[in-house]
Amino acid sequence: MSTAELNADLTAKARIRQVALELFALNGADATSMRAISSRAGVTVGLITHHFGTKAGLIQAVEDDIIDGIQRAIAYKPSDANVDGVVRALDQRLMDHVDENPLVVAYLRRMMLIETNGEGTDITERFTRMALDQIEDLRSRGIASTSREAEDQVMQVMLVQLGQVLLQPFLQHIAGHLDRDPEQYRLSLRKTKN
Amino acid sequence: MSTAELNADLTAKARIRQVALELFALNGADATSMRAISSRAGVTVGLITHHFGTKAGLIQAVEDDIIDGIQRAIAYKPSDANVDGVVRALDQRLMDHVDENPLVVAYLRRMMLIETNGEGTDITERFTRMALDQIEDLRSRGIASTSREAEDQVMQVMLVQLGQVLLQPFLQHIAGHLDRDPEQYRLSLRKTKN
DNA sequence: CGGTATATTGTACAACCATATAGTCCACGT
DNA sequence: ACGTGGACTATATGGTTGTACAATATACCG
Repeated sequence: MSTAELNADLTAKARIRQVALELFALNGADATSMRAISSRAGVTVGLITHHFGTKAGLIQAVEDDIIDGIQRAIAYKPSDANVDGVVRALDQRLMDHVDENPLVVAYLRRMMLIETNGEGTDITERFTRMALDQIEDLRSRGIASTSREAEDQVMQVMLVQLGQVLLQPFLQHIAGHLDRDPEQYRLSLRKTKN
Repeated sequence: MSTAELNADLTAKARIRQVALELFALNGADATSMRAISSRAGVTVGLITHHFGTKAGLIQAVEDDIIDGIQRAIAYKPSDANVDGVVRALDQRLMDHVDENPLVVAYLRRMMLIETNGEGTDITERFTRMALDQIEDLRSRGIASTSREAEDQVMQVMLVQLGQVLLQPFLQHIAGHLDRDPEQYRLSLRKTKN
Protein backbone atom coordinates (compact mmCIF):
# COMPACT_ATOMS: atom_id res chain seq x y z
CA MET A 1 0.00 0.00 0.00
CA SER A 2 1.40 3.33 -0.99
CA THR A 3 1.93 6.31 1.26
CA ALA A 4 -0.70 8.23 -0.67
CA GLU A 5 -3.29 5.54 -0.04
CA LEU A 6 -2.35 5.31 3.60
CA ASN A 7 -2.89 9.02 4.01
CA ALA A 8 -5.78 9.60 1.68
CA ASP A 9 -7.53 11.38 4.53
CA LEU A 10 -4.96 14.15 4.68
CA THR A 11 -5.44 17.27 2.64
CA ALA A 12 -3.71 17.23 -0.71
CA LYS A 13 -1.23 19.85 0.50
CA ALA A 14 -0.23 17.76 3.49
CA ARG A 15 -0.03 14.64 1.35
CA ILE A 16 2.30 16.36 -1.07
CA ARG A 17 4.56 17.48 1.76
CA GLN A 18 4.62 13.98 3.23
CA VAL A 19 5.37 12.23 -0.05
CA ALA A 20 8.01 14.84 -0.80
CA LEU A 21 9.76 14.17 2.52
CA GLU A 22 9.65 10.46 1.79
CA LEU A 23 11.19 10.75 -1.67
CA PHE A 24 13.65 13.47 -0.65
CA ALA A 25 14.87 11.32 2.23
CA LEU A 26 15.23 8.24 0.05
CA ASN A 27 16.78 9.70 -3.09
CA GLY A 28 17.59 13.32 -2.36
CA ALA A 29 15.68 16.38 -3.48
CA ASP A 30 17.61 16.81 -6.70
CA ALA A 31 16.95 13.26 -7.81
CA THR A 32 13.26 13.57 -6.99
CA SER A 33 11.11 14.98 -9.76
CA MET A 34 7.89 16.81 -9.11
CA ARG A 35 6.29 14.29 -11.41
CA ALA A 36 7.29 11.46 -9.10
CA ILE A 37 5.88 13.35 -6.14
CA SER A 38 2.64 14.18 -7.91
CA SER A 39 1.99 10.65 -9.08
CA ARG A 40 2.69 9.15 -5.65
CA ALA A 41 0.53 11.77 -3.97
CA GLY A 42 -2.27 11.24 -6.45
CA VAL A 43 -2.32 14.83 -7.66
CA THR A 44 -1.08 16.69 -10.70
CA VAL A 45 2.15 18.59 -10.99
CA GLY A 46 0.30 21.85 -11.28
CA LEU A 47 -1.17 21.47 -7.83
CA ILE A 48 2.27 21.32 -6.30
CA THR A 49 3.30 24.57 -7.89
CA HIS A 50 -0.04 26.03 -6.90
CA HIS A 51 0.55 25.25 -3.23
CA PHE A 52 4.30 25.72 -2.98
CA GLY A 53 5.20 27.93 -5.91
CA THR A 54 8.38 26.23 -7.01
CA LYS A 55 10.32 23.09 -6.13
CA ALA A 56 12.53 25.19 -3.87
CA GLY A 57 9.39 26.33 -2.08
CA LEU A 58 8.38 22.72 -1.53
CA ILE A 59 11.82 21.88 -0.14
CA GLN A 60 11.58 24.86 2.18
CA ALA A 61 8.15 23.73 3.40
CA VAL A 62 9.43 20.21 4.05
CA GLU A 63 12.38 21.52 6.02
CA ASP A 64 10.22 23.92 8.03
CA ASP A 65 8.03 20.96 8.91
CA ILE A 66 11.04 18.96 10.05
CA ILE A 67 12.35 21.78 12.21
CA ASP A 68 8.91 22.42 13.70
CA GLY A 69 8.60 18.75 14.62
CA ILE A 70 11.94 18.72 16.39
CA GLN A 71 11.25 22.03 18.05
CA ARG A 72 8.04 20.62 19.49
CA ALA A 73 9.75 17.40 20.51
CA ILE A 74 12.43 19.08 22.59
CA ALA A 75 10.33 21.91 23.98
CA TYR A 76 10.55 22.32 27.73
CA LYS A 77 7.98 20.32 29.64
CA PRO A 78 7.46 20.92 33.37
CA SER A 79 7.63 17.16 33.96
CA ASP A 80 11.31 17.34 33.06
CA ALA A 81 12.02 19.36 36.18
CA ASN A 82 11.60 16.26 38.29
CA VAL A 83 14.26 14.28 36.55
CA ASP A 84 17.70 14.78 38.06
CA GLY A 85 19.58 14.91 34.73
CA VAL A 86 17.60 17.38 32.66
CA VAL A 87 19.91 17.26 29.70
CA ARG A 88 19.53 13.51 29.69
CA ALA A 89 15.75 13.88 29.51
CA LEU A 90 16.18 16.27 26.62
CA ASP A 91 18.43 13.82 24.83
CA GLN A 92 15.96 11.04 25.42
CA ARG A 93 13.07 12.94 23.92
CA LEU A 94 15.19 13.86 20.92
CA MET A 95 16.10 10.21 20.43
CA ASP A 96 12.47 9.14 20.77
CA HIS A 97 11.45 11.64 18.13
CA VAL A 98 14.22 10.38 15.91
CA ASP A 99 13.12 6.77 16.36
CA GLU A 100 9.57 7.67 15.41
CA ASN A 101 10.54 9.62 12.31
CA PRO A 102 13.09 7.64 10.30
CA LEU A 103 12.37 9.69 7.18
CA VAL A 104 13.34 12.86 9.00
CA VAL A 105 16.59 11.20 10.01
CA ALA A 106 17.34 10.10 6.47
CA TYR A 107 16.70 13.61 5.21
CA LEU A 108 18.89 15.17 7.90
CA ARG A 109 21.64 12.67 7.18
CA ARG A 110 21.72 13.79 3.59
CA MET A 111 21.65 17.48 4.37
CA MET A 112 24.01 17.48 7.33
CA LEU A 113 26.65 15.11 6.04
CA ILE A 114 26.74 15.82 2.34
CA GLU A 115 24.93 18.87 1.09
CA THR A 116 26.34 21.04 3.86
CA ASN A 117 25.88 24.09 1.65
CA GLY A 118 22.61 23.12 0.02
CA GLU A 119 20.15 25.41 -1.65
CA GLY A 120 17.75 25.90 1.24
CA THR A 121 18.62 27.43 4.57
CA ASP A 122 21.47 25.60 6.30
CA ILE A 123 19.61 23.00 8.32
CA THR A 124 22.63 22.12 10.45
CA GLU A 125 22.83 25.73 11.50
CA ARG A 126 19.15 25.84 12.40
CA PHE A 127 19.54 22.62 14.37
CA THR A 128 22.61 23.84 16.24
CA ARG A 129 21.02 27.15 17.10
CA MET A 130 17.89 25.37 18.30
CA ALA A 131 19.92 23.11 20.59
CA LEU A 132 21.86 26.07 21.96
CA ASP A 133 18.72 28.10 22.59
CA GLN A 134 17.20 25.12 24.35
CA ILE A 135 20.19 24.61 26.61
CA GLU A 136 20.32 28.29 27.47
CA ASP A 137 16.63 28.33 28.19
CA LEU A 138 17.02 25.44 30.61
CA ARG A 139 19.95 27.19 32.23
CA SER A 140 17.99 30.39 32.70
CA ARG A 141 15.36 28.32 34.48
CA GLY A 142 18.11 27.01 36.68
CA ILE A 143 17.35 23.42 35.79
CA ALA A 144 20.33 22.48 33.65
CA SER A 145 23.81 21.64 34.81
CA THR A 146 26.23 24.54 34.43
CA SER A 147 29.29 22.53 35.27
CA ARG A 148 30.20 22.47 31.59
CA GLU A 149 30.01 25.23 29.04
CA ALA A 150 26.74 25.30 27.11
CA GLU A 151 28.61 25.09 23.81
CA ASP A 152 30.34 21.91 24.92
CA GLN A 153 27.03 20.39 25.89
CA VAL A 154 25.71 21.16 22.42
CA MET A 155 28.80 19.67 20.81
CA GLN A 156 28.22 16.58 22.90
CA VAL A 157 24.62 16.23 21.74
CA MET A 158 25.35 17.02 18.10
CA LEU A 159 28.37 14.78 17.72
CA VAL A 160 27.70 11.80 19.93
CA GLN A 161 23.95 11.48 19.87
CA LEU A 162 23.27 12.84 16.42
CA GLY A 163 26.54 11.49 15.05
CA GLN A 164 25.64 8.01 16.20
CA VAL A 165 22.23 8.32 14.57
CA LEU A 166 23.67 9.65 11.33
CA LEU A 167 26.32 6.94 11.14
CA GLN A 168 23.91 4.15 12.04
CA PRO A 169 23.41 2.72 8.54
CA PHE A 170 27.15 2.87 7.97
CA LEU A 171 27.80 1.04 11.23
CA GLN A 172 25.15 -1.57 10.54
CA HIS A 173 26.45 -2.15 7.06
CA ILE A 174 29.99 -2.81 8.24
CA ALA A 175 28.91 -4.84 11.24
CA GLY A 176 26.74 -6.97 9.00
CA HIS A 177 29.69 -7.73 6.81
CA LEU A 178 31.87 -8.74 9.71
CA ASP A 179 29.17 -10.77 11.47
CA ARG A 180 29.29 -8.40 14.38
CA ASP A 181 26.45 -7.11 16.51
CA PRO A 182 26.09 -3.40 15.68
CA GLU A 183 24.54 -2.76 19.10
CA GLN A 184 27.86 -3.51 20.74
CA TYR A 185 29.59 -0.45 19.37
CA ARG A 186 28.98 3.06 20.69
CA LEU A 187 30.70 6.28 19.84
CA SER A 188 31.91 8.59 22.54
CA LEU A 189 33.58 11.97 22.55
CA ARG A 190 37.00 12.79 23.88
CA LYS A 191 37.81 16.43 24.40
CA THR A 192 41.50 17.19 24.37
CA LYS A 193 42.19 20.00 26.77
CA ASN A 194 44.89 22.41 25.72
CA MET B 1 43.55 27.37 -13.09
CA SER B 2 41.25 24.50 -13.91
CA THR B 3 41.97 20.85 -13.27
CA ALA B 4 42.05 20.22 -16.99
CA GLU B 5 44.76 22.82 -17.47
CA LEU B 6 46.73 21.52 -14.54
CA ASN B 7 46.73 18.04 -16.02
CA ALA B 8 46.95 18.83 -19.69
CA ASP B 9 49.85 16.40 -19.87
CA LEU B 10 47.71 13.43 -18.94
CA THR B 11 46.04 11.36 -21.60
CA ALA B 12 42.48 12.37 -22.37
CA LYS B 13 41.22 9.17 -20.82
CA ALA B 14 43.02 9.85 -17.53
CA ARG B 15 41.91 13.47 -17.60
CA ILE B 16 38.29 12.42 -17.98
CA ARG B 17 38.60 10.04 -15.03
CA GLN B 18 40.20 12.72 -12.89
CA VAL B 19 37.66 15.42 -13.72
CA ALA B 20 34.87 12.90 -13.18
CA LEU B 21 36.17 12.09 -9.69
CA GLU B 22 36.38 15.79 -8.94
CA LEU B 23 32.82 16.53 -9.99
CA PHE B 24 31.40 13.31 -8.56
CA ALA B 25 33.01 14.09 -5.22
CA LEU B 26 31.74 17.67 -5.20
CA ASN B 27 28.20 17.23 -6.47
CA GLY B 28 27.53 13.51 -6.71
CA ALA B 29 27.48 11.36 -9.81
CA ASP B 30 23.79 11.86 -10.50
CA ALA B 31 24.08 15.62 -10.42
CA THR B 32 27.11 15.56 -12.69
CA SER B 33 26.34 15.60 -16.40
CA MET B 34 28.67 14.08 -18.95
CA ARG B 35 28.62 17.44 -20.65
CA ALA B 36 30.01 19.12 -17.53
CA ILE B 37 32.76 16.51 -17.39
CA SER B 38 33.56 16.85 -21.07
CA SER B 39 33.81 20.63 -20.99
CA ARG B 40 36.03 20.65 -17.90
CA ALA B 41 38.24 17.94 -19.33
CA GLY B 42 38.52 19.75 -22.64
CA VAL B 43 37.06 16.91 -24.68
CA THR B 44 33.70 16.12 -26.25
CA VAL B 45 30.93 14.00 -24.83
CA GLY B 46 31.42 11.38 -27.50
CA LEU B 47 34.93 10.67 -26.32
CA ILE B 48 33.71 9.76 -22.87
CA THR B 49 31.28 7.20 -24.23
CA HIS B 50 34.01 5.94 -26.52
CA HIS B 51 36.38 5.27 -23.63
CA PHE B 52 33.93 4.21 -20.94
CA GLY B 53 30.84 3.12 -22.82
CA THR B 54 28.20 4.59 -20.58
CA LYS B 55 28.04 6.85 -17.56
CA ALA B 56 27.82 3.79 -15.34
CA GLY B 57 31.04 2.57 -16.94
CA LEU B 58 32.75 5.84 -16.08
CA ILE B 59 31.56 5.62 -12.47
CA GLN B 60 32.87 2.07 -12.28
CA ALA B 61 36.25 3.17 -13.63
CA VAL B 62 36.45 6.02 -11.10
CA GLU B 63 35.65 3.67 -8.23
CA ASP B 64 38.15 1.07 -9.41
CA ASP B 65 40.77 3.81 -9.44
CA ILE B 66 39.90 4.83 -5.89
CA ILE B 67 40.08 1.26 -4.62
CA ASP B 68 43.38 0.67 -6.42
CA GLY B 69 44.87 3.76 -4.83
CA ILE B 70 43.87 2.70 -1.34
CA GLN B 71 44.98 -0.86 -1.99
CA ARG B 72 48.42 0.41 -2.94
CA ALA B 73 48.54 2.79 0.02
CA ILE B 74 47.92 0.12 2.63
CA ALA B 75 49.89 -2.66 0.97
CA TYR B 76 52.39 -4.36 3.26
CA LYS B 77 55.78 -2.78 3.29
CA PRO B 78 58.72 -4.52 4.99
CA SER B 79 59.57 -1.29 6.81
CA ASP B 80 56.39 -1.75 8.82
CA ALA B 81 57.84 -4.82 10.51
CA ASN B 82 60.09 -2.62 12.59
CA VAL B 83 57.32 -0.61 14.15
CA ASP B 84 55.95 -2.12 17.33
CA GLY B 85 52.31 -1.35 16.61
CA VAL B 86 51.83 -2.59 13.06
CA VAL B 87 48.14 -1.78 12.97
CA ARG B 88 49.03 1.74 13.98
CA ALA B 89 51.41 2.00 11.02
CA LEU B 90 48.66 0.74 8.75
CA ASP B 91 46.25 3.32 10.15
CA GLN B 92 48.82 6.02 9.68
CA ARG B 93 49.41 5.22 6.04
CA LEU B 94 45.68 5.12 5.42
CA MET B 95 45.32 8.53 7.05
CA ASP B 96 48.21 9.92 5.01
CA HIS B 97 46.61 8.69 1.81
CA VAL B 98 43.35 10.23 2.91
CA ASP B 99 45.02 13.57 3.62
CA GLU B 100 46.62 13.58 0.19
CA ASN B 101 43.42 12.73 -1.66
CA PRO B 102 40.59 14.91 -0.36
CA LEU B 103 38.51 14.22 -3.47
CA VAL B 104 38.62 10.50 -2.76
CA VAL B 105 37.40 11.21 0.76
CA ALA B 106 34.54 13.37 -0.47
CA TYR B 107 33.50 10.67 -2.89
CA LEU B 108 33.69 7.96 -0.24
CA ARG B 109 31.71 10.11 2.16
CA ARG B 110 28.90 10.33 -0.32
CA MET B 111 28.91 6.65 -1.20
CA MET B 112 29.43 5.26 2.30
CA LEU B 113 27.08 7.49 4.24
CA ILE B 114 24.25 8.12 1.82
CA GLU B 115 24.09 6.00 -1.28
CA THR B 116 24.79 2.82 0.63
CA ASN B 117 23.02 0.83 -2.09
CA GLY B 118 24.19 2.81 -5.07
CA GLU B 119 24.31 1.68 -8.64
CA GLY B 120 27.93 0.54 -8.76
CA THR B 121 29.45 -2.19 -6.63
CA ASP B 122 29.05 -1.51 -2.92
CA ILE B 123 32.19 0.46 -2.14
CA THR B 124 31.85 0.09 1.64
CA GLU B 125 31.87 -3.66 1.18
CA ARG B 126 34.97 -3.52 -0.97
CA PHE B 127 36.66 -1.29 1.58
CA THR B 128 35.75 -3.51 4.52
CA ARG B 129 36.90 -6.66 2.76
CA MET B 130 40.16 -4.98 1.83
CA ALA B 131 40.81 -3.97 5.43
CA LEU B 132 40.00 -7.46 6.69
CA ASP B 133 42.24 -9.11 4.10
CA GLN B 134 45.03 -6.76 5.06
CA ILE B 135 44.72 -7.49 8.76
CA GLU B 136 44.62 -11.21 8.15
CA ASP B 137 47.64 -10.99 5.89
CA LEU B 138 49.58 -9.20 8.61
CA ARG B 139 48.48 -11.78 11.15
CA SER B 140 49.59 -14.64 8.91
CA ARG B 141 52.99 -12.98 8.79
CA GLY B 142 52.94 -12.90 12.55
CA ILE B 143 53.42 -9.16 12.67
CA ALA B 144 50.03 -7.96 13.84
CA SER B 145 48.69 -8.04 17.34
CA THR B 146 46.28 -10.92 17.90
CA SER B 147 45.14 -9.75 21.31
CA ARG B 148 41.90 -8.58 19.76
CA GLU B 149 39.75 -10.25 17.14
CA ALA B 150 40.56 -9.18 13.60
CA GLU B 151 36.95 -8.14 13.02
CA ASP B 152 37.11 -5.82 16.00
CA GLN B 153 40.27 -4.25 14.69
CA VAL B 154 38.55 -3.59 11.40
CA MET B 155 35.53 -2.11 13.15
CA GLN B 156 37.93 0.15 15.02
CA VAL B 157 39.56 1.38 11.84
CA MET B 158 36.33 1.79 9.91
CA LEU B 159 34.36 3.54 12.63
CA VAL B 160 36.85 5.64 14.50
CA GLN B 161 39.42 6.52 11.88
CA LEU B 162 37.18 6.58 8.83
CA GLY B 163 34.18 7.78 10.81
CA GLN B 164 36.16 10.76 12.06
CA VAL B 165 37.27 11.55 8.53
CA LEU B 166 33.75 11.19 7.14
CA LEU B 167 32.23 13.36 9.84
CA GLN B 168 34.91 16.03 9.63
CA PRO B 169 32.97 18.63 7.62
CA PHE B 170 29.99 18.10 9.91
CA LEU B 171 32.16 18.60 12.98
CA GLN B 172 33.86 21.67 11.56
CA HIS B 173 30.55 23.17 10.58
CA ILE B 174 29.12 22.83 14.07
CA ALA B 175 32.30 23.88 15.80
CA GLY B 176 32.48 26.95 13.60
CA HIS B 177 29.01 27.95 14.67
CA LEU B 178 29.79 27.55 18.34
CA ASP B 179 33.19 29.24 18.16
CA ARG B 180 34.84 26.04 19.20
CA ASP B 181 38.11 24.56 17.99
CA PRO B 182 37.21 21.45 15.97
CA GLU B 183 40.62 19.93 16.68
CA GLN B 184 39.68 19.55 20.34
CA TYR B 185 37.04 16.92 19.71
CA ARG B 186 37.87 13.32 18.89
CA LEU B 187 35.62 10.34 18.51
CA SER B 188 36.39 7.08 20.20
CA LEU B 189 34.75 3.68 20.28
CA ARG B 190 33.24 1.95 23.26
CA LYS B 191 32.53 -1.71 22.92
CA THR B 192 29.88 -2.97 25.30
CA LYS B 193 30.67 -6.53 26.28
CA ASN B 194 27.70 -8.77 26.85
C1' DC C 1 54.25 4.16 -48.16
C1' DG C 2 49.60 2.01 -47.08
C1' DG C 3 46.33 0.55 -44.14
C1' DT C 4 44.15 -0.35 -40.05
C1' DA C 5 43.03 0.48 -35.36
C1' DT C 6 42.36 4.01 -32.18
C1' DA C 7 41.36 8.79 -30.71
C1' DT C 8 38.32 12.45 -31.27
C1' DT C 9 34.62 15.28 -33.10
C1' DG C 10 29.87 16.90 -34.19
C1' DT C 11 25.29 16.17 -34.21
C1' DA C 12 20.92 14.17 -33.68
C1' DC C 13 17.32 12.15 -30.77
C1' DA C 14 14.03 10.59 -27.42
C1' DA C 15 13.10 11.06 -22.64
C1' DC C 16 12.61 13.85 -18.86
C1' DC C 17 12.81 18.03 -16.26
C1' DA C 18 10.73 22.54 -13.88
C1' DT C 19 7.80 25.97 -14.78
C1' DA C 20 4.02 28.92 -16.70
C1' DT C 21 -0.54 29.58 -18.11
C1' DA C 22 -5.27 29.06 -19.17
C1' DG C 23 -9.16 26.79 -17.88
C1' DT C 24 -12.60 23.80 -14.89
C1' DC C 25 -14.88 22.69 -10.73
C1' DC C 26 -16.83 23.63 -6.36
C1' DA C 27 -17.71 25.59 -1.77
C1' DC C 28 -19.16 29.44 0.66
C1' DG C 29 -20.43 34.05 2.12
C1' DT C 30 -23.72 37.64 1.15
C1' DA D 1 -28.98 33.53 -6.70
C1' DC D 2 -24.64 35.01 -7.60
C1' DG D 3 -20.00 35.71 -7.98
C1' DT D 4 -15.60 35.36 -6.01
C1' DG D 5 -11.73 32.78 -4.71
C1' DG D 6 -9.25 28.55 -3.83
C1' DA D 7 -8.38 23.76 -5.22
C1' DC D 8 -7.24 21.34 -9.05
C1' DT D 9 -6.36 19.82 -14.14
C1' DA D 10 -4.46 19.91 -18.78
C1' DT D 11 -1.27 21.37 -21.81
C1' DA D 12 2.62 23.91 -23.75
C1' DT D 13 7.44 25.44 -23.59
C1' DG D 14 12.29 25.75 -23.28
C1' DG D 15 16.05 23.50 -21.42
C1' DT D 16 18.98 19.41 -20.05
C1' DT D 17 20.07 14.72 -19.95
C1' DG D 18 22.22 10.08 -21.56
C1' DT D 19 23.11 7.69 -25.52
C1' DA D 20 23.86 6.51 -30.43
C1' DC D 21 26.13 7.12 -34.60
C1' DA D 22 28.52 8.71 -38.62
C1' DA D 23 32.52 11.31 -39.92
C1' DT D 24 37.24 12.84 -39.41
C1' DA D 25 41.90 13.08 -37.60
C1' DT D 26 45.86 10.82 -35.68
C1' DA D 27 49.10 7.36 -34.61
C1' DC D 28 51.14 3.10 -35.27
C1' DC D 29 52.79 -1.08 -37.64
C1' DG D 30 54.12 -3.89 -41.56
